[in-house]
Amino acid sequence: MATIEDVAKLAGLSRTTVSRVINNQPYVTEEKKIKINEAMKELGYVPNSSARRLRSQRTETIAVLLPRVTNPFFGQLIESLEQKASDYGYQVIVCQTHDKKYKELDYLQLLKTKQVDGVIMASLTNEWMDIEPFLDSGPIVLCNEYMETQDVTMIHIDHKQAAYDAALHLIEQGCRRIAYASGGRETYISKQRKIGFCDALREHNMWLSKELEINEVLDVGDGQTTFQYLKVHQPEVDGIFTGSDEVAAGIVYAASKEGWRIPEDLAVVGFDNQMLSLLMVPAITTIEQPVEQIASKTIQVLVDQIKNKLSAPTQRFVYPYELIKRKSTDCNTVKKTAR
Amino acid sequence: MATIEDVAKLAGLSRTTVSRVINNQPYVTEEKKIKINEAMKELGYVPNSSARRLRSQRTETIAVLLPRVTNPFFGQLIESLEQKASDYGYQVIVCQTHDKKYKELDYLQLLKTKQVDGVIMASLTNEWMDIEPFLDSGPIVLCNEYMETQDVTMIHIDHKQAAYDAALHLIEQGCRRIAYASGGRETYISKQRKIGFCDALREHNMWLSKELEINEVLDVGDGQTTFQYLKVHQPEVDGIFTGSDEVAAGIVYAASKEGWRIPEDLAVVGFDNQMLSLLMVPAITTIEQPVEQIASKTIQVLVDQIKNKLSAPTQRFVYPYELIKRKSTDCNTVKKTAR
DNA sequence: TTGTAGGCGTTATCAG
DNA sequence: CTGATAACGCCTACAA
Repeated sequence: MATIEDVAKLAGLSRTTVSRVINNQPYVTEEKKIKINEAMKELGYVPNSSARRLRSQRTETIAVLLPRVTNPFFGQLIESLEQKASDYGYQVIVCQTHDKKYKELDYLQLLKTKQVDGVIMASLTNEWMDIEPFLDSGPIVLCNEYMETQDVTMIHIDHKQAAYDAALHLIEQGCRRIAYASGGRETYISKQRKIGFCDALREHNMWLSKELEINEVLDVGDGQTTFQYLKVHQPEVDGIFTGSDEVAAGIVYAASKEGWRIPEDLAVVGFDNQMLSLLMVPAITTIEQPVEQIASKTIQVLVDQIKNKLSAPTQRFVYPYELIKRKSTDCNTVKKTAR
Repeated sequence: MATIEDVAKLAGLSRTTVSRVINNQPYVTEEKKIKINEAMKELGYVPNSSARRLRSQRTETIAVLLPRVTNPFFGQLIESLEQKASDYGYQVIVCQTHDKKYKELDYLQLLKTKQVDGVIMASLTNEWMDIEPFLDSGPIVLCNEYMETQDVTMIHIDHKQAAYDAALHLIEQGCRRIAYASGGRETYISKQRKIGFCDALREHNMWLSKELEINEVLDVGDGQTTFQYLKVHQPEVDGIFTGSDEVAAGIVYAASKEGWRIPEDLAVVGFDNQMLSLLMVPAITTIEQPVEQIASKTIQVLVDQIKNKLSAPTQRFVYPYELIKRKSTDCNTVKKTAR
């Protein structure tokens, strides 16, 4: 492995000058610059990044914490984050927490040990008081997740209002016994959704009964299980709001298999507007998040915080979402005809 | 930021001794060990990873090159890779090439600049002669992709045979004009699939006509477009093999919308056995790859190569796949009744 | 069992 | 414009 020293020797110049050329600094004769470039090429020299990191105290790397990449929403998110980061010259380390508190904290160590310049948290299962200390080691930005605190910049949509809209839509479609299936994590975001959902119900003299609230529902399989539960224990259910399109798809799949009609017998709303929600038969009503914009802003903010070490004022960026109405809630027909 | 020096001072000992404690090395009195641990805690000391990297010449990081995370197959792959790598104490950097040769080469620089200890290529669009030089900088393993060369370890299924099986299945179902939709990249793997596909046809006195071969078909949208093309220009088509479940789903979606019956009017085969293929109506016949096993072996091999710097003999690991037959090719009924 | 000292490859400072 | 020289923080012979 050729080092800067080797290049210097070969070019008959000093390390300093070589370094200047590498970093495009001024004050180097064109002539010597050429000589150095030749030497570098001849030796196949590439600067050693570990040494650079040590010297410059920067890693040009960002950690992205998220539950799992296989959830298409996070897949989309990391695709955009990586791309945007790459544009800024940053690399991205994937950190799957699988909703485990200890994994989340383990990965935050990357910040402490200076393996990354900043962290994006799209997974947030710990209490804020356990996260906060890490702010001393470098910038953290919340993406999609959010909370009450003012200590950190957050980029997200208004999940409470989104859930409210979805619930309202189900009510307007004639649903009267609406179930609520949420992801497992007791995060702020899922609490917000539940509040919005319940608000809409309350305004129409309804409420979410314990039996219609199902937790820890994360993927297609869980959706199928959820339907089986409802079918057996809550056959009167006529609508359901879910935390993700995968869950919604699982429900639609299982329900159809059992001869229930969607939406006549059961109206279903998903979340995230994944391709899947469009492809299902019937297509699933869902909430669209502007993933790319969110990702873009997240990187922009984080990179900015990394560069301007002065703790900039934290901000909150709330992006608009859209309720996309599809067949799975299109109840023009009479609800609940003989099943 | 506290350094090892600070800890040493506070504990009244030398850097060496502190280093020994950090790295769990023997020859330290229990008493001093305790003292040092206390000092570390008091200072909130964590070893600086850049310095460690420089000193040890290891980064404990692996780069994974793949086309895009949003393709669910690669999503699954990276989920498993990251998890497995994490078990071995390695981090994973995501590198999306978007099938661009230059991006692939850019990311390979990570190996040269010692930012990673090894590279997993699940994307391979460059010629091997352009990749090979990078082997001097560190180990590379091909995952899912493969070629003729013997210079590198490869982990994959037999794509040629898989495509053969799929084609044969379509033929057995009575298809006589079978289209072939492949991903865009002119990779070895897609060439293999095409060979297998054509072999099956030839053995039954058929062949792939230019008009039935569609390239650059990558996602659901492309699948829809493909169907539109076939409908207009090749209405006699009665079966299609696709390179991915997303494409297959797009075709099924578009075809159903246009009133074509699947599989009676058009039998469809996907690839990868993503959840999507099961959820579609009708469910899509597909090829299942043992992603987790592939990922697991890939990490194992790469880590092994990283540790045993001696160039171990390269190997080829071929895993079994499975043709999963579903409704989209279940042509027991007469083919091509009035459309 | 503990400490000393040198160097991993770069870059920043300062003097020429 | 160019070049010594000193860090960055850690590990590891080697010596004690």
